[in-house]
Amino acid sequence: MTESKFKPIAEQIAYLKKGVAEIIREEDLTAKLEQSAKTGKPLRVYLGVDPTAPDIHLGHTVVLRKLKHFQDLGHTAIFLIGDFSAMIGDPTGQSETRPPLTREQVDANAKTYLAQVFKLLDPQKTEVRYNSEWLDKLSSYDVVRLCGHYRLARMLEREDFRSRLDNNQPISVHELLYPLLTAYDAVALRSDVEIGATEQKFNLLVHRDIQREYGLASEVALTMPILVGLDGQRKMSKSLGNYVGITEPPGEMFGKMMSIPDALMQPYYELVTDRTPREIEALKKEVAGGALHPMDAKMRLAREVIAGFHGQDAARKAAENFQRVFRDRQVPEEAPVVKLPSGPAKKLAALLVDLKLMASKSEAQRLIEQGGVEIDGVRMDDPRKEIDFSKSAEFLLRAGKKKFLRVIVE
RNA sequence: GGACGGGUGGGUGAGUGGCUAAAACCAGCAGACUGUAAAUCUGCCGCUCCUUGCGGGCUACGAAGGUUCGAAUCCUUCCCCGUCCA
Repeated sequence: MTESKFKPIAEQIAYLKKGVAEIIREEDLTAKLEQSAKTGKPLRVYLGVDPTAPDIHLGHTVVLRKLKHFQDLGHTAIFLIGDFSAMIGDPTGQSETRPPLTREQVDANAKTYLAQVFKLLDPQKTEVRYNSEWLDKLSSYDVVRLCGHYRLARMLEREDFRSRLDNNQPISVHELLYPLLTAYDAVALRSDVEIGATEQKFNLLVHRDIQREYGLASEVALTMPILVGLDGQRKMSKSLGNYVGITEPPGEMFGKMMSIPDALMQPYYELVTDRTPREIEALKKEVAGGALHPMDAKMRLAREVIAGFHGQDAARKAAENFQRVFRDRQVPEEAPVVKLPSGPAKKLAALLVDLKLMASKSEAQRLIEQGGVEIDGVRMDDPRKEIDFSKSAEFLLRAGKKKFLRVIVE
C-alpha cells in the first residue's frame, strides 16, 4: 500500500497553512497527516459554532473556509452546532455576562446557519453534529468529574476573566464551565484537528488538555485571524454593523465590499478568496507599482467574493451596476418597480413615506431639503411639491444615494 | 440582611430647577469633492401640523405619583443593575 488517496503531506500542509494564524502544533499536524496517509483514514476536523445570531457573515466564513480546505483534501469536515453551549454563552471577549439564549432561539438560529453554511461546504461530505447530543446526557456526576480535570488558576489565566476580576466585574460560575463543556465536544468527537478564530485560542488549548485527561491524543488547534470589519477598525460583527452578510443581495454586498479601506484588501484576499499566496503577492506588487489601480483591485475582490455566493453572472452585474450608479452617477439599469393606482396628488414627502423609502415625514423632508431626492434625474428641493397621480405615468424616484424606485401610475 | 454607587436619545456619556429635543463624541443620513458606499469638508440627525417660522403641538431622561408658574434635575414609593460588608 504505497499509494495514498491523499495528496503528499507537504502539499497538504502548504494548502492548509494559507491565511492561518497559528497551528498548535505543526509537528502534530504533520504527524497526523502522515498517520492518515498510512492508514487511509481521513482526519476528523471540526469547527464548533454557537448559533447566537440568525445570520452568518464574511467573518464567519474565514474559519468555514479553512474547514472546507480540509474537506477539499479528503478529510472529514465536522460542522458542530453548539446548541447546548450557546445556551451558556461563550465568555470569550465578553466584558460582561451575556444573557443566555433560549432553546427556541438557538434552534431557529441553527436552522438558518446550516442553509448558509452549505453555500461553502459540501453538504454530502459534511458531518453535522449538535453538542446537545452528548452534553444533554451528562449527569451531574459527569460534569463534576469533568470539572475535576481542570484547575481554577489556569482558568483564570485567560485575559477576559482576568480583567473582569481585576475590574470587579462579575463572572458567573457557569461561564467557567463553557470551555470545559466544549472540551467535552472534542472528546466526544474524537477530533484530530479543531479550527477556531484566534480569540478562541484559550478554549482550544483547554480542549487539548481535556482530551488528554480522557486518554485521547490532543487535537491540533488551528487558529485563523479575526476578519476586520468594513470600518477597518474592529472585528466584523453584526452588532457593530460593519459586516457583509452572506445572504445579502449582490448589489448590497458589492457596495459594502467597495467601502473597505484599501489596507484591508490584502487580508480580505487572504481570508475570503481562493487566491493563492503567490497570486496575492503578485496583485500587491501590481498595485504598488501602479500597474493596477487600487480601486480595480478592490472591485476584483468584491467580484470574487460575490461570485462565491451568487455566481459569476450576478457578480458581474453587481460590478457593472456599481460603476454605473456610483462612479458614473447614473441611474441603475434596473430598479425595483412599484405600481400605484392613480388618484389625488400627493406631497413628495408623504409619497416617500408611503413607498417605505423613508421612515417618517420629518426624515423625508430632511432628505429632500438636503437635495437627496430626484425624480427622473431632476433634483427635488420642495418637500411639499405635489406629485400628480391623476393620470398614468412612470418615473424614476431616487431617495438618497442607494435607493431607487421606478414608480408606475396606473 | 446592611452600607454605598448607578439607571439620560441607536451607542458612549455630559447635564443637579427655567436659556435643554437635552453638550460632546461615535454610529447613521445628505451635499460637495473623489478612485469607491474610502478619506476630507459642510450640513442634518424624536414625531407631527401648517400660514416653512430663529413657527405651533405632542412625546422623551428606569416606572408611578408629588412639590413647583416651571423638573432629566427636588420629594415619595416601586423596579432594575453594580460594588462592598455579612
